[in-house]
Order: sequence, then C-alpha cells, then structure tokens
Amino acid sequence: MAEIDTKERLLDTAERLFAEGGVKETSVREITKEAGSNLASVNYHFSSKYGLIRAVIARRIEPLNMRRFELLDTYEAEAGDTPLPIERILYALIAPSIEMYLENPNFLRLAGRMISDPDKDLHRIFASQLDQVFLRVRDLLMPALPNLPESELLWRIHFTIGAMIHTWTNHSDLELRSGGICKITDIREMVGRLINFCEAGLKAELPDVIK
Amino acid sequence: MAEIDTKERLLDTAERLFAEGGVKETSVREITKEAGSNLASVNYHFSSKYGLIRAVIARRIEPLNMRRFELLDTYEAEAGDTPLPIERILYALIAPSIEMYLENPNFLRLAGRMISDPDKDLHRIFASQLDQVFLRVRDLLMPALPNLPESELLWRIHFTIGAMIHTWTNHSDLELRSGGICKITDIREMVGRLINFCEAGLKAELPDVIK
DNA sequence: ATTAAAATCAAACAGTTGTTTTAAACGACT
DNA sequence: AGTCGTTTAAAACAACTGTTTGATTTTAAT
Repeated sequence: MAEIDTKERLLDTAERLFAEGGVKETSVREITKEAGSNLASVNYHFSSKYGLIRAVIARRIEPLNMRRFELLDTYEAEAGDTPLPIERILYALIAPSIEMYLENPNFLRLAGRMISDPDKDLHRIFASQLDQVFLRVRDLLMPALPNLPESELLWRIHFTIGAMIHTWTNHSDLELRSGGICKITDIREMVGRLINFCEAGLKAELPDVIK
Repeated sequence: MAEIDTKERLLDTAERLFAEGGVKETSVREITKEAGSNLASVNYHFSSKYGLIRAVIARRIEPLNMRRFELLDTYEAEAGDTPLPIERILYALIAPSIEMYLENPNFLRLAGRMISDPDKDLHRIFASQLDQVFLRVRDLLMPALPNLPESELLWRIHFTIGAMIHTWTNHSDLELRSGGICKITDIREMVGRLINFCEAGLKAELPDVIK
C-alpha cells in the first residue's frame, strides 16, 4: 500500500488548514476528518493539539534556517577575509524561503502570521529561530557597513526582515491592488526586487539628524 | 459621576485584551468581566462579538487614515506642480501611527496582526483601508520616480508597507535581540530611521536583470 | 409623579472545544 | 496459532464558547 503514515497525513492536513483558517480557529475535528483519521489520533501521536502545532512548525522551520546558514557558510568560505557583499547576505537570508514556497505554498503564510502570534510560546518558536539568523546577519553586515552605528544597523536589519515577512504573508493583497500586475508567478524575480530594495535601504546615507 | 460609558469601557477593554491575547482567544466573558459590565452587554451594545471587533477597529483606523490623507493634501498644496519629495510622502504614510502609538500603544500591534488575519472579513477591513493609501502613495510616487517601471514601484511600496507594519508589531523582538539598544523610547527617531531606509529602497538603482 | 424607553442583570441555552477512556483491530515475531 | 506492543475506533467527558431570554433597574421626558 502506498498509503501515507497517519502521523504525516495529520501534519500535512494541519499545516494546510492552519494556513488557510488560522491555528486557533481550526479544530482537531476538522483536521482529523479531512485527514481521514480518528479524532483521538492527534492526541495519540502528538499528545495534544499544541504538540501538533509545534510539530507542524518544527518540520519546516529547521530546514529553512539550516539552508540559510549553509549558504552563508559557503559564501563566507569563498570570500575569505574580504567582507561579504551585502547582496549575498541578503540572498542567503531571503532566498531559502523561495524553495520552501515552491514545494509548500502554505507554510510561509502560516509562519508570517505566527511571528506576531499572541501566544507567547508559539511566538517564541519563530522568534528564537529568527534570533539566530538576525545575529549572524548582523555580524556579517557590520564589516560590510563599517560606518554605520550599531543601533542603526540593527534597526535596518529589522526593517529588512519586516519587508521580507510581509511579502511572504501578504503578496496576494498586492496582486489585488496592482490589478494583477504584481504576482509571484516568478518568485525568483520577486526575491530579486526585494533584495535590491533592502540592499539600498541598508546602504542608505545617514541623515544629518542621526549622524 | 465621572464614570465612563459602558459602551466605551467595553471598547477600551476589548482593544487591550485583543491586542494582548488575540481576538479569537479572548472571550466575551473575559472582556465583560474586566470591563465590569454584564455578560450580555456586548451583545446588547454591539449585537455580537464580531460587531464589537469591528467597532474596536473602526474607532481607530478611520482617524489614522484621515490623518494620512490630510498630511498628503497639505504637502501637495505646498508643492504645487513640482513632484512631492519622497521623504514627505513617506512621512505622511508612516508618521500618523506615531501619534496613535503614543496615545494608545495597544492598537498598532492588534492592527499589524489583523492585516494578515485568516478571517477574510477582518482582513478586508484593514486591507481596504490600506488599498486607498496604497493607491494615493503610488500616484504621488510615480512623478517622483519617473524612471521606475510601474510594477517595480508597486513592489517597492509593498516592501515599504511591510517594513512599517512589522516595525509596529514586532519592535519588542528587536529590543530583545539588540540587548535593549533598540527600543522605541523615542518613537520619532525610529520613524526617521524607517523613512530613511525606505526612501533609499524606493530610489534604488534598477539591477541590469530587470532593467 | 407617571410613563416609556434604555440599560443592566442573572440565568439558561445550544453548540463546540480539546481531551480521555475503553474496547477493538492490526502487524510483526516466536 | 498465539502473544506482544502499536495503532485505530466509537463514545463519553468536562469545560468553555457566543448568544438569548425575561425580569428588573435606571434614566430621561412629560
């Protein structure tokens, strides 16, 4: 039988339903019904709904971050002692989500929403992952932007992440507003635009007030 | 008696609890208990919980958008036939939320979360407000950036809004990550940084690939 | 003071929630 | 064939949800 594991079927179904309808608003009954499993299966395999949520997240987010660090490691090895080009740092930060989007369009929307989730534990799961990336990106950007005060750099990284996350989560709004001109049929193109935008923002001249 | 209206007390309490704990996860019982009113008062004054949610939103979001348009109108009148400086357009887009934050720190976090709310009606309430601002900003930025293809401009506005919203919603994360270096004690300074970042992003050179 | 509308109250309603329980079925191994 | 741990099944549980009801109080105008 080519039938998939109940456990994995639950993960897939939950991921989709969570992304479409929200975590709190999706009931265990909906998930198990759609997954064709028994109501009790969620508690059996994941011990609670919360356990299922965490499993859905863990399955995707760790590989995503791994890929970012992989790319950064590679680029850093190539660069040797010279500072990494900003564009490459941004590529390593942003591009791995492309692959994730292509193989699973649901998760990024879910992730984007969870970053500002009111549930502190859920929020922390994502935030702690971003913490690591954030610090690594900071360390790499500092030599690339030596004239920038640290606080200013940190704010700019924050803005960059914001632009990235919002693009993940709300690109369908832009498609509406632009009358269909801006859609992510070519997601690579979109990432190119985003990197270009953020690179310019990171390199921006300091206004006299702050300087 | 200097006692406040039950209706308004419900709005205030709901706003705070929604922001802290989420809309779906905050029960009518919590709200009415904390507001010191009867359980039925929400249904009496707002006909349903959903009605209360909409009232909470409407009370803040309309003045916010009004202020944006006011500023843009003023600047446009001053500028006459010359294109508006990008910095001023961005100021009109971003700065009104400062005042809102100062007098009510809760709402912006709530708003930032609702923009990507899975409930389509709630999402639309915010999205439709942003639609108007988006189009106005587009019309003003086009003459200011005449060499930019429209699709590229639209994407960049989208990135700008993303940076703005994420900053509203998640600045407390940055405060943690920066070890307290970046906090919004001076929110005006933060807005200055954000405008500076986005202006550079909007003005960025087109890479050869897209050009 | 009387009257009618507006507001509040306690109580109950009907439905959904995540979780637990107990029994049955399955699959692999001796 | 029989025994073991693993998985699935149906049903019930206790708690919580938004909403409604009908009586009571408060408020304001005549």
